[in-house]
Amino acid sequence: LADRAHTGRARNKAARRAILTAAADLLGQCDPAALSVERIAAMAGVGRQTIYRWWPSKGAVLLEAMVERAGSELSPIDSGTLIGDLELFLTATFRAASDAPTARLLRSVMAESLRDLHAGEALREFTARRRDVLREILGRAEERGELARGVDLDLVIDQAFGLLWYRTLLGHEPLSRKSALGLARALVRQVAPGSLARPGRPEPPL
Amino acid sequence: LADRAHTGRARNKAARRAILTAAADLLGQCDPAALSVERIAAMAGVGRQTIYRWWPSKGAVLLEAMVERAGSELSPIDSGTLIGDLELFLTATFRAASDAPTARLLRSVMAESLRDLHAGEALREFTARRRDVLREILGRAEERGELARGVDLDLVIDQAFGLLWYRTLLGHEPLSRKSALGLARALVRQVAPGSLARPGRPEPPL
Amino acid sequence: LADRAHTGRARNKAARRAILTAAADLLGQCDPAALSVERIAAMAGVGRQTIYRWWPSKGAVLLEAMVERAGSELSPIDSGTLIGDLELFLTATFRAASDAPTARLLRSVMAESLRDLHAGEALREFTARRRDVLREILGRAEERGELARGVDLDLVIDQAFGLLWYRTLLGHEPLSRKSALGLARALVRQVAPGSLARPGRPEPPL
Amino acid sequence: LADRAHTGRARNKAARRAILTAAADLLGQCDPAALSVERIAAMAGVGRQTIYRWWPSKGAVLLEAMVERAGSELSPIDSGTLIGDLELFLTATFRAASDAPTARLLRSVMAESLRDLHAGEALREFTARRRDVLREILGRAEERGELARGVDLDLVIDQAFGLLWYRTLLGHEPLSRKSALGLARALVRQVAPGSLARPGRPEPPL
DNA sequence: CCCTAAACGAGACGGTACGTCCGGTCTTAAT
DNA sequence: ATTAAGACCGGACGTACCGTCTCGTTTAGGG
Repeated sequence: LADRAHTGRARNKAARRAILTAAADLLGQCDPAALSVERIAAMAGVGRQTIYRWWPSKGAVLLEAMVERAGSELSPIDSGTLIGDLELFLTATFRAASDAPTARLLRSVMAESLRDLHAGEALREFTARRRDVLREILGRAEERGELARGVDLDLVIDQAFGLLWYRTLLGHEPLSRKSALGLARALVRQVAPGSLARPGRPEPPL
Repeated sequence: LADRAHTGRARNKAARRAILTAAADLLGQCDPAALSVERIAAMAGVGRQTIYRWWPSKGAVLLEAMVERAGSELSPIDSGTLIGDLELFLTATFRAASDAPTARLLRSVMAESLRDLHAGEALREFTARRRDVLREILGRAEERGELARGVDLDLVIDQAFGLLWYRTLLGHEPLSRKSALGLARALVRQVAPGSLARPGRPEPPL
Repeated sequence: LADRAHTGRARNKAARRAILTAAADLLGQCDPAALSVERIAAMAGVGRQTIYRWWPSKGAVLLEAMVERAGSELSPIDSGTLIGDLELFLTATFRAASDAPTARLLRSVMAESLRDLHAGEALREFTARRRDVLREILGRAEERGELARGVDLDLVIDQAFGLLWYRTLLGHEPLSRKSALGLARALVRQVAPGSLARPGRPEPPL
Repeated sequence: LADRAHTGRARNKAARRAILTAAADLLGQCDPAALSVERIAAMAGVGRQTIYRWWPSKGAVLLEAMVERAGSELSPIDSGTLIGDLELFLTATFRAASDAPTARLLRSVMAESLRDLHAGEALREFTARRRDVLREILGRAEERGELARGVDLDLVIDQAFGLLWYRTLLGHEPLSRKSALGLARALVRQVAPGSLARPGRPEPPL
């Protein structure tokens, strides 16, 4: 390839990729205040206007970068039992979020979304999809009859993700594997207390 | 003699008050991006240097303002039962956090603490003290023998505050009274399942 | 290929003009301490950064403004005699410098050039060109054989401009037309004493 | 009224001395922009208010410091001839002004006097006294009958000091001994052309 | 010999301007 | 028509001084 003095029309996709990659890389770096459009553009080898042409604001770029990076880990989970699904999902999610660059990324993204409406909307959308995954897991348990009646599933879901974000944002406590397993069991106690008779294994619904 | 304890003009307490009040007022207003030191100084009728003289960064001012404002609502809770204490604490906390200006304040403070190390430290300190309140409630329940064994109290506590912050930061779901009560019950199910036999009333320990 | 001559938006000439005009206007106003970059930018309707982009310091702007304003009055002088040239040049120069806004401008420019290296260099350059005008006048007299031998022309020139600046900066004495004529005659007495036999008319060299 | 001549602590002469010394030292140092009251006070080991109590502005302090430092060199000159007096006075004056710290001091003082009214007035007063010295020299020559008629002495005096300041402020040419002697002779040519028949020695008035 | 008012070192105060950085928009030449 | 480069306006940043205003201490007279 090589040279390409500097300009040209047909760059579109490469530029888009470069921008998102640069944004994600910078998001994963330490300082959330050093996140300027200029820096992203420079790292991507792109004009600043090219960013503003496609995204409404800085936050929107960052969110899209984050979504792309985090969106890949969506592997369907179905162990056949609620506790199994929860353990799988939560340990995987906690492990991902406790990776240092990813944690920085999450913090930066939240910081951005609190300042920028576009980013806020995008983060809301992103988190909604994550909650859907958990809701589906709980839905399958319900179909199997595992769930007690009258459980507020939204409350359960927000406890899980709330704990994840709370610890990530504040950093007072790590997102350990142990806490993921503990959380899984705690949630089951709330929604399907009977299924924990033999811990780790669901009781047959009988 | 050793030394003069102090020389020079004393710190102006009125200025300090004016700064914190102005900071809290601006925190409660809508736009978290309009939170500039210049604006705080102007609203407080104070030179900008007077702020930088006493606080290491903008975030430190905001956090101190928030702590002052939020710190007053600490009323001791002791209903005699775990579920009662939790219901009291959580409904009060949720109600406070769902007040629109306070919610904006919390979001602004979190945004600031994600960018500024001083603010981060201060928010960590602030939230730690809030967790202590909840931990004390749980501790009293333990002394009464209400708690099941081997419960990870930190996990429980972080579920509660996590949910609070998660909903406040994202705004996808309100912090209703109903959810506070639901959360209280959910937490009790995790730590003291037996005590919910007759809902809202603890069973006699016997 | 070598290189692209230039990329990006071209420099806005209107902004440059507005900045220099604003600077010159402010220079001509009373207070030399009220000369801030902020004020210049505001009066020019320009961002502050646009000034810093093109000039290394405030003084450099002011000097360029002064040079532009003062540079226009360069009309060639050649009356055929030394005394005639000097009278023309000095009366014109003194008259210009005794104009109140111009005098303020000169004082401000000197003040700036004493604080700012860039401005100092520019003022040095500016004054050198003014001295050249006088030197040329004297040079023509020399070609005509009017000058006595062994005269230190630099000394003569600096007496003239020295007097001009000295009175302008201190303001103890006005730059009157009478003093311009007196100075012209005094200088001729130094360098070509014979040519004043009949005042105002050079004697034939013979 | 005249009641109570004075009460309270007397003015500290040591502080006054320290302030003027510090000011003069800083004036003689390179950077004229680094001349802050804070720095003077710190170097003098004095509170800032002690300066403002006794002088109306920074410039007034600097000027007084300069006057004190420069005022000592006033030794009466009387060689008996105009050219002799001028040579003595101008070589001494030029030598003093070409000393690097003194030249910096003069530049700083002029810079200050262009910004500060008090300093301006003080510098005007200072220079007036220096002109008086030269005027006295010329006055004695007049009494001896050396001077031609109709000479504008103010013009002559301002040529001399003008040249001194012009070269000091711009720095394009040094104040050499040679130029002092040349200037002495040039001035004599203006005011007493006959007295230079035998250079360096006045002709007997006959 | 004490009293008292002023001067002192220190330093906080409300301001103003500095020079830098970034956000989001507009313009240019090149392809 | 889109790109990379980059100038543009606006506005906040954190710093440096300005000149004023307390602080608590020190000290030179007058009583």
